[in-house]
Amino acid sequence: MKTSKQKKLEAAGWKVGSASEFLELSDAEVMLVNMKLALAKKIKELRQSKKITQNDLAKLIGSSQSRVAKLETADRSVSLELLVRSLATLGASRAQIGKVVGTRVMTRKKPTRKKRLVKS
Amino acid sequence: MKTSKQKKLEAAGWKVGSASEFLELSDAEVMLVNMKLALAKKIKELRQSKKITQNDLAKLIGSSQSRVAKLETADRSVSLELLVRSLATLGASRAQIGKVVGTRVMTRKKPTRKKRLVKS
DNA sequence: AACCCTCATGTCAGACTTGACATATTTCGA
DNA sequence: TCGAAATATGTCAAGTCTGACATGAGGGTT
Repeated sequence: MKTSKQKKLEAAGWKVGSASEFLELSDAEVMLVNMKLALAKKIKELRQSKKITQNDLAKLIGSSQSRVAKLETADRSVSLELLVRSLATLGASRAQIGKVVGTRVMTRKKPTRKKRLVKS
Repeated sequence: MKTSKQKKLEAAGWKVGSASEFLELSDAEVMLVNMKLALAKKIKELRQSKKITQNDLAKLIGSSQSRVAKLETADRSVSLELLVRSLATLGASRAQIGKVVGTRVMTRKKPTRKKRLVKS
C-alpha cells in the first residue's frame, strides 16, 4: 500500500520513486510543493494589496494573465524560479522572500477529522 | 552607455531589456542571480561538511557529477528549483533554505569587528 | 438579458533545463 | 614528479516550462 504522502504527490502529478532513496526524495518534493504554495499565496497577497489585476501583474513581469493565474494557484507548470522572480518584481526583498520560503504555513482551516475511506 | 549593472547581467548571460521596466526587472534578475550564488555556496558547504564527493551527491539527487559541479558554481544552466531540491535532499530544512535565500552574502573580506558564533 | 471585468483552465510551439557522456583541469598524496 | 581522484567545462537529445491564445466560469452593472 502506498503511503498517503506518496499518493498526495502523485495526485499533484509528481514523479515518485524514480531515484535512489524514496524517503529523502519524497521529503524534498513535499517541501518544494509546500514552498511553491507559500510563494503563490504571497504573490496573490502582494498583488491584491497593490490593487492591481492579474493582467497588470502579467505586464509587469512580461507575461500573460493566464500564466499569472497559474502562478497564484501554484499550477504544476510553474517553476520555483518564476514564482520568485515574480515576487521580486512585485517589490519583495530577499529577506521577505526568504521568510516565505522558510516559514511553514498552516493550511488546515477546520478541526482535524478522520479521513474517509476511499473506494479503490 | 550601459550601466555596470546591466553589463554584469549580460556578462552572466542574462537577457536584459526585453520587458517593460528596466530597473524593476534588472533588480529582480540581480536578486535571483545572487540568490543562486548563495544557494550554490550552501550546497558546496553542506556536501563538504558531510565529506562526500560530487559524485556521491549526484547519486543522492539522481543526477550526474557534471551537473553537481554546475550546481555548485551556479552555472547559467541550473534552475533555482534544482538548487533548492538539492539542498533539501542534503537535509536542509525549509527554515535553513529560507535563511540562505533571505540573507545577503558579503563578497568582500574585511576585518570583522565582532566575530559571532555560527551555528554548526 | 447583454455587456464587461476578473480570474481559471487547456493547449501548443518555441525556449529553456536536465542527465548523461566526453573531456579537461585541478588537487593532493606517495 | 607522477598518477589518480575530484572537480570543471562542453555538448546534446529528451524532457520541462513559458508566453500567448482561446475559452469558460463567476460577479457586477446597465
